Amino acid sequence: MIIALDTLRALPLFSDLSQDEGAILVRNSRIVTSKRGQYLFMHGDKITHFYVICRGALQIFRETPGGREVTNDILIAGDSVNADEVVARQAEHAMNARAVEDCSVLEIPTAWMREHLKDFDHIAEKLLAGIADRLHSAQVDVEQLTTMSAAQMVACYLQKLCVLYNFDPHGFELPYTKALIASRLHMEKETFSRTLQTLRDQGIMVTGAHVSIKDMRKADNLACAECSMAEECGAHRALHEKLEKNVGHGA
Amino acid sequence: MIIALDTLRALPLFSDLSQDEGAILVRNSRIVTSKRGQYLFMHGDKITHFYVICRGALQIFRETPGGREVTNDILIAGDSVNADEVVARQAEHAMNARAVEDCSVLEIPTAWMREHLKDFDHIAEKLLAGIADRLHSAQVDVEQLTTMSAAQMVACYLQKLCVLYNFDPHGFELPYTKALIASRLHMEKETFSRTLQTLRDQGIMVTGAHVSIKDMRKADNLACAECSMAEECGAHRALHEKLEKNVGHGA
DNA sequence: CGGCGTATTGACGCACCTCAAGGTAAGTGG
DNA sequence: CCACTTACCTTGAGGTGCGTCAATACGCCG
Repeated sequence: MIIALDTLRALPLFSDLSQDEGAILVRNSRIVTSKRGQYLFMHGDKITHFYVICRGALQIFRETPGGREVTNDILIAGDSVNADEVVARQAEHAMNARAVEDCSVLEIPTAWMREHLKDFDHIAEKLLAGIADRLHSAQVDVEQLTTMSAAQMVACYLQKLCVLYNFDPHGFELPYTKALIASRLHMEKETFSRTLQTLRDQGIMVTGAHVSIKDMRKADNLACAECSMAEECGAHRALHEKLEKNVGHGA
Repeated sequence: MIIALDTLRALPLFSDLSQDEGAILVRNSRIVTSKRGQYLFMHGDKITHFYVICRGALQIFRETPGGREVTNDILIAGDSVNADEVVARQAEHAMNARAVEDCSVLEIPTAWMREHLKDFDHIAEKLLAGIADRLHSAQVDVEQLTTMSAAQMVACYLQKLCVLYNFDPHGFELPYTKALIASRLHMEKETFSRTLQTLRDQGIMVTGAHVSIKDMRKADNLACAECSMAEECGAHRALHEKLEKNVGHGA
């Protein structure tokens, strides 16, 4: 598939590409599509390309010997998929990447990336900041796993969704199946389901895929009570900023 | 404190520094020492320097609102401390760094690092590979937390220690207090203590700080049973390679 | 209608946390 | 050299949050 320069520029990673740089990149990359359920790559595959999601969502996960799926992350349009593998010079993918929904993915040969990263100074910086960011997220994940209850993690995640997708906390639809979200939160779907019920008392109503958070303050207290990374994880703060802006507009 | 060029070169990060580069770096860095228990920096402090440990060990941790310490990692000589914060251009430290034992730490102003990273091509690469590596470790942590029992995590950690410190699995001393190790494994010290008892049946004997792993195969099966990252986490494989080499020498 | 993917609900057990009380070892001062 | 302190570790009893297994319900499409 031929790539338009605009398609590239729409990706945060490449947003400030010059005309010339863009032309070079267009020549060295292409767009692939994956149907829902299809694998972009699997654990153990040779690493041949660097990927950036243009449309859709990818589940990044591993499979334990016991057959259990451990979801590492759910990546969406604009996210780079395996930047870490490119800079770490790994030979094989450590994870599986499966399309949660139909996807378009930009693919760039890793060899080319490694060769030319230094020519695109600003790109390299963004890529690295992205990796550092993901490291940070992983650390947050660990902390939350060890200190927060299922209810707190769910509340926290729902708020994060609002920020990520620019949802209105007072009413929005879950963007993935509950099973996937549960997996992303490292809990069983039964636990997730039960947790949603208990959250009703806290003003977080979930019926089907529809979520509405009645009392932001209550939800916040719940989510933040044990979350030392409230500031950096940023979900709550970002959400509040957004809400305050809305109030401002409304008044 | 004045730094010898050799001191720099002893650090993996700077091992292939040229004479000139070394001289430049010496002029722009210094060595600080921290006594056991002292903080190198705390959560919320302004980020002023990039640090590399020359001697000793640092506990990297956060404190939850509830007062619980969550240990992110224990870094030792040769490790860079906050490479991610340098490339992510954060303003404040997200973690606490406290000396587990008396430490010597190389400190380089972040401004200088950011300015000159691109002049030291190979250094930048190592730094980034280090970050990618740590991302990987964090992901392993998450996976192990969600899939492995306390016994498995402890067994796995003991093996990792052998690789990291080049210990002989058949007999070595724990390099940190049990409380610290428990914290690193995200479990309570009581749980850790009890787990060590149960591991005796599996041929992993721990009395005081002394560890001896009688039956490597048994320990392995235990640790790897649910560890999908056996290859990459590398503890077991690296350990086996080491043991096989020893056997080879012995014969 | 039947079948499939997805979600809910119930009953049950266990691994780990929590609180509380020793116990051991090393260091300090008389 | 012994009493005392302090830091570190172990052991016990009890509670619980979440995983597990199994059955049922819901929504969607052919």
